[in-house]
Order: sequence, then structure tokens, then C-alpha cells
Amino acid sequence: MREYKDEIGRLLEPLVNLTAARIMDLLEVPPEPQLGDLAFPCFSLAPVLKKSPAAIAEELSRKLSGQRGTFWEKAVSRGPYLNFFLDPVVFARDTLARILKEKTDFGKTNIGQGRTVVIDYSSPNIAKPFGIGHIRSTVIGHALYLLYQALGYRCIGINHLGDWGTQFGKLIVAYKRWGNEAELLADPVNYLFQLYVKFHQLADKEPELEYEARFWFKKLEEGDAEAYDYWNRFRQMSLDNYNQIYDLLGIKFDFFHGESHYNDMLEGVIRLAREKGIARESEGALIVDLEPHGLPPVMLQKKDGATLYITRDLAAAIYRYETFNFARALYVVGAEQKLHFQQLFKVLELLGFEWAQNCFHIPFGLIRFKEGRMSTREGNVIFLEEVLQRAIRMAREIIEEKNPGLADKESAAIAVGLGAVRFGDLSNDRIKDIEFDWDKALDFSGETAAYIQYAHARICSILRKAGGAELTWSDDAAAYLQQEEERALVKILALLPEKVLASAEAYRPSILARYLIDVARGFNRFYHRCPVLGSDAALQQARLLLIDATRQVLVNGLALLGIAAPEEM
RNA sequence: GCGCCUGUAGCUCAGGGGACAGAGCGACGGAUUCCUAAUCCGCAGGCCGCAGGUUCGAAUCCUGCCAGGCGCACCA
Repeated sequence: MREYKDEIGRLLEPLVNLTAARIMDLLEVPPEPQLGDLAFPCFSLAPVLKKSPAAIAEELSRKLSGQRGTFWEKAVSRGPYLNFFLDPVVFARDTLARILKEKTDFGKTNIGQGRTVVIDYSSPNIAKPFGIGHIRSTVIGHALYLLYQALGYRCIGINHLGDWGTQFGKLIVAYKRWGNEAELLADPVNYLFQLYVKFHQLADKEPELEYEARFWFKKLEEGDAEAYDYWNRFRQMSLDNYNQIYDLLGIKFDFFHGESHYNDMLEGVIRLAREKGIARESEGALIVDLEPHGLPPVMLQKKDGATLYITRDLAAAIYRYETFNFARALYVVGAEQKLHFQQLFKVLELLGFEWAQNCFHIPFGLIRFKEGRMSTREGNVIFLEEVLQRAIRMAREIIEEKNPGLADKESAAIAVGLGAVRFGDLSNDRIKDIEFDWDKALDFSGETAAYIQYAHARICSILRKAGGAELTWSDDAAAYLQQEEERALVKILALLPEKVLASAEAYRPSILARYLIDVARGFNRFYHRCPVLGSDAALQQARLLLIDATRQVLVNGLALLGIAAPEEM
């Protein structure tokens, strides 16, 4: 669409007193296709020319009457707008040729030019089960990783495991008191979770448990061998479990640098804060006063000498910059931690790190129950593993019912089941809270991944039936695509690159997800109106090229969301 | 108490200055001798939380209020 706007910008520049760039900026897409393809609103010219916007539009259309450009065939005034109609044949030829030539590269650009983006995502807390609450960071972060890669950035995915902190003291206490080796080995993560819940139930009545837990965490920080052995075992058991889920989801990280990774850098952070004169003692603890910046104070060190979450985050940020020299660092972490990141970035700035301005918190809303918030402590969680398995099982049942003859039901079920769960998290604006509902999580109709995948599978089916021979592009084909549904579909397909860009820049995978729904809808309308196979040879060829391009757009788009596109389902 | 986020159709949500506010689900009515009906078409359903303001123009920006959610030094 850029080339078209560019042409119109240059066309109008001498006629109105605006730069081509400004005109391109003003151009918008009319709400109805009958109105045209691109509209130039004349409102802003009215006060300058002392004429009504409608009169200006009218005058411009008179000046352009009888003219046509490379891409547009006519310009018509309509109220205060000057509406351009693109030449549908030229447009279809350009768009389809480009998609079919670029193939999997369609939608990608190189505006990143190899610069580095560090993305911190997933980051579950070790020794707790992987709950449904963690899927958002995992899935959104992974989509951003793929999107930035598509823009030519070098992405570094870091899983900032919550593998340090008082919860390990709690687990050690719980295991020493009530633990059973056989039960632990049988189902490690679940068992550790039960111990964690039990600890909190009893800690309400026996406050000395909390005291003991802090004691054991202190020992762990001091390098006590027994504490370390427990920690290391619990950590490894959890990681083994998480890796199964990541494998199933096809998610990879470049580094599993958890909080523990930064232990020997904490002293340096504290020393630096003292040197810079931003840290001071308060009630026995070491704090950074952020009041001049309108933020609550940050604590770097407790009065018992132990460090906190933010101390480790400071060390991690500095380490990441020194190691990767990032152009941007993204933290895909829940919105409830907004203040934490404001404080983190401010302290980095006060420490003199200019790159602090390139650090961004990418927040997302909570997943809640109707009854209220999920809480690991209260054992009130839904395991992601269970959600994924149920989704796959349900997809399998539907396939059994709809397409009993399908050869590979299992891989289709996995693609559809996992796609549904992922899409549920990606399709809505990430900032909104999600109320967890089994029916919604397992829904395969309407605006879901299955809708998109189904359109893709249908296209593949038609292409198979057409003989599967390599389609050859012909510039003449575009002239045969005259139906309204065909032209509408072409217009949608052309949008992929700008949607990918917008999605990445706004850190909102939902923009791409919504767009793919539009593509699938455009295809379905075409499908019902325009038979592909059995139409006359030239038309069939043109339609095969159109659906092949559609297939490519769906595949490319779904890939950027981490969703599989099965050829049959 | 202070701060941040959210409020659009019965429900879940798009749209985030510009042409009559859009989908999905649910309800109702249709479409298959033909490429997968996980589809498509139609119909019904709206003081865009409330009140002011800015603007030629506000669901969209600003202010106040209301409702819900989330935060605010020894958890992460």
C-alpha cells in the first residue's frame, strides 16, 4: 500500500500546499469499498484556502478528471473527501506476483538491520507448577520474538526463571518436615506444589515456619552445601517439567538465565549504587529514594543483608546490556508489576546508564477466575499442561466427528488444540484481564485459530485436487479476477507486511491475529461465491493463484504467532 | 489515602480524532446433486459508564465523577 500512497502523495503535492509525506500521512482507507480505495480528507485545507472541504475535494477531482496513474484509475470527490480508485487489475497483479515470488518472506522486512532485541519472557517460578497464568508471558513473548525476527532484528530470548528467593527456604523446610522421597520422584512438580501449599496453610498458625524458611534461604545465599543440594534438585526437576511444555509448544529460549544466575553480580550493583551516591541506609536497609521522581523508594538490601527481586533485576539488566549490547530490551511481564519496572528503569537511569531508555515493560492483564484471582499459595491454579491436553483431546474428538477419514488425526489435533489456546491469548488486546473459562479456552468456532486453520486446510485441499503441479505465475491472470469477493480478498492479502510491522511496533500480536481472521473471512466469502475447480481454464488458473497467495499469507501470519497450519483437519 | 489499567450489543471483544459504531458467541430464519457446513447468507440486538470541555468534527483527546481490576520498603 506504501507505493500507492507514495504515488498519490507526489500527485497531490503540487496541487495542495502540503508535502508528499504529509499527504501520505493524511490518506486513509474509506469505510466502504464502493467509496474507493484511498481517501484524501480535505478538512485541514479548509481554513487555509477559505473554502469548504467539499468544495476543495470537488475542485481537486475536476483537476484530475480524465487522468490516471500507474496504480489508480480515477479520483472522485465525495463530500469532503477525494477518493482514489485503484486499478484492480494492476493492484491484483502486483500483489499476487509479489506474494508468490516472496513466498515465506512475504511480510518480512529488514528495518531491524541486525540490531539486537532482548526479550525476557515466560519466566516461571521454579518449584511451582506451570500454571495457566504463565501462558500469557510465554505466548506473547514468543510471538514478539518471532515478529521482531521478521523485521530483521537479532532476537535474544531469555527465560528469567524465578529460581531464587524465599520460596526455596519454604520448600526446604516443608520437604525436611513432611517430605517423602518416593512421592517426590513420582511426580516432582506436583509434589513440590503440594508441599508449598501445605507450608502456607500451616504457616498461618505456626509463624515460626516463616522464620525457619528465611533462615534456610539465608543459608542458601551463603552457599550452604545442604541448602544448595535441595535447591539444585528442585530446580532441575522443575526445569525438566517446563521443558516438556516448551517442547510441546515449540518454544525455544536462547538462555535460561534465572535469577540465580546473577548472584555474584549483586555486590557489584550495590557498590555501584553507593558510589553513585543514590543509595542510603534507612531503618537498617539499603534503599534508593525515588521520591524526587514521583516514585516510591526501592530497597536494594534488606536489613539482614539479603537482596531483593529488584537488585537481581538491576544486575540482570546490566549483564544483558554488557553481553548483548541491545538496541531494545523487552520485559513481557504482567501489568501488576508496572511500578516495579518504572522503578527498575529509573534506578538504571540514575546509575548513569543511558540505555535505560531502551528498556520497555510489555504488560499484560491477569488471568482470573470468576470467583477471583488465582493464587499458587492457596493451590488455586489451573495447570497449563492440563489445559493443553484437554484442548488437544477435544480437537481430536471434533476431528473424529467431522473428518473421520483423516490419515494423521493426531498431529492435526495437536495443531488445532494448541492453536486454540495460543490464539485465545493472542487475539485480544494484551492489557485486558482474561476470565478463565473452560468453554472459551476450548472453543473452536468463530474467531479462533481453528477458523484460520480451516481456511488454510481447505485451500490445501483444493490445491491438491488441482493436481498439485507447480503453479506458474502469469501477468494475465489478474485480469480474470473480477468478482467483488476476489478483489476484496486481494486487498486484504496486500496488508500483511504493514500488519506485521504495526503488530511488532505496538508490541501487540493481537493486531496480526485479528488480521488473519479477516484474511480467513475474506477467503471463506470467496470460497462460497467463486468455484475454483471446474471453472474455465484461465479463470481456474487465476483463482488457483489467488488461493495459493492466500495460503501463503495464512501460513506466514500463523507462523509469526507460533501457530501451526495443518494441511488437513 | 495515592498511583496505574479497564468500562462499546444479552455475553466475549474489535475500532483509539474523520464518511451511517463493527465482529464472534448466543437467539431466530435460510444455504450443501458441486472444491471439507470447524463454512456462508439474512434478521434481531447500542444514551460507546456518567457529566463537562477542546475541535469544523469525539466511542477515540482533556478534566471531574462512578464502577471493576491491579499496585504502593524488608515477597517475586
